[in-house]
Amino acid sequence: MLNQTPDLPSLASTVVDWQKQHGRHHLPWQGTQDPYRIWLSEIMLQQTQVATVIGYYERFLVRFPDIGSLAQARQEDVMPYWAGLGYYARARNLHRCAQELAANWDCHFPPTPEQIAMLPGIGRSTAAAIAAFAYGTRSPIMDGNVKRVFTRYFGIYGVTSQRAIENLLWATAQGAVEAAPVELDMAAYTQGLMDLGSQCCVRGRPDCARCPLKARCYAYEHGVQQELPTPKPRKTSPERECKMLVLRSQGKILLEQQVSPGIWGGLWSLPQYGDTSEIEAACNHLGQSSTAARRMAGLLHVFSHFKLHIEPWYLRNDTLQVAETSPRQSWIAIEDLASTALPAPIRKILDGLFGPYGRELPLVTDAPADTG
DNA sequence: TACGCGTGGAC
DNA sequence: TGTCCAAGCGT
Repeated sequence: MLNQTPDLPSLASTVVDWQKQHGRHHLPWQGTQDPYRIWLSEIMLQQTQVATVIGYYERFLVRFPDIGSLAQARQEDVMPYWAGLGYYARARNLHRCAQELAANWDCHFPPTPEQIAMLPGIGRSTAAAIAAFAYGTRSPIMDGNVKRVFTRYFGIYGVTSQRAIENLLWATAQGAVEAAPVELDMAAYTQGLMDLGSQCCVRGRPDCARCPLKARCYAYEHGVQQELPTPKPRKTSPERECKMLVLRSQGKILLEQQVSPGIWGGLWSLPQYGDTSEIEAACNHLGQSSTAARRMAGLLHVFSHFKLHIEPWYLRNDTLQVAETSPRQSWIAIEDLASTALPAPIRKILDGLFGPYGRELPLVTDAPADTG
């Protein structure tokens, strides 16, 4: 917890005030305290976006208007109303849960979040949401929205799916509720956190200007919104591939200065293309048939966060006019390559062609495999 | 504890 | 066009 100045007592009230003014109020499952409708919406909304859920929610309610009607149905009558929504264990658990409620609770929900969380398909967060919306219970939720808001506001680093971070987030959420005034509108607070997370404190480009918490938000103060929540480490780094063209004319090579920020920013690299047709287009632009270009041995370059498969092509034509074809391009004499700022794999390609002393060496052709 | 579960949206 | 991920839970 890095935030030195979180205003815990006013946090919840700030969220409630914002929710009442700027939050969502017209979603189909709002404006009711019916635990059945709240429950159904919470289950459908697990890992599923609001826009997707709305239609399913309304069709489901027409067919199964209450716990009793759902409990009496056969599972094969329920599943068609879930088809296309995904995560079908949710529907099976929903049906089982309705039958448990009918059998043990007279078609009502238990009174406490702890008891609600014992029902099939309902975990700690969903139970807290049902209790907050239906009963006003002061029990915090912890979904993707709240994780985003809290990791940023409090400056909580670490992968949120890990136990220690998860525990810290729950404790923080509990602390925020306990510090709130007794008259706190718990339904508005719970909804407000989710509205903040989905409308304002979004992952890609958070709209901090509109955020009621920015005055004491750690991520806003330190400009680290993009670093929080801490992203899960990739198992396998992504792989990309590209073609590069070694264009030689009159003892010079066409190089391209890379932009900063960016990969190899400020260094000189070879003109780069997504696929062979782009190389052909570039050759044609120079009035040169691409059939004269020869493919060289490919190589693999490993960055910290991805792997790049490079397929170099070599084209020599000493009749080409020695004029740059775009502002960032420049013809560099082969004997000057040694003193040019080249990324490692580019130097390897050029050294393979011309040697470290600028001598042209035999080409390796038709060798598509990576040579490292 | 980490992973599987489904589909569609965003970039 | 691919990759990530969204109102999580169960195992």
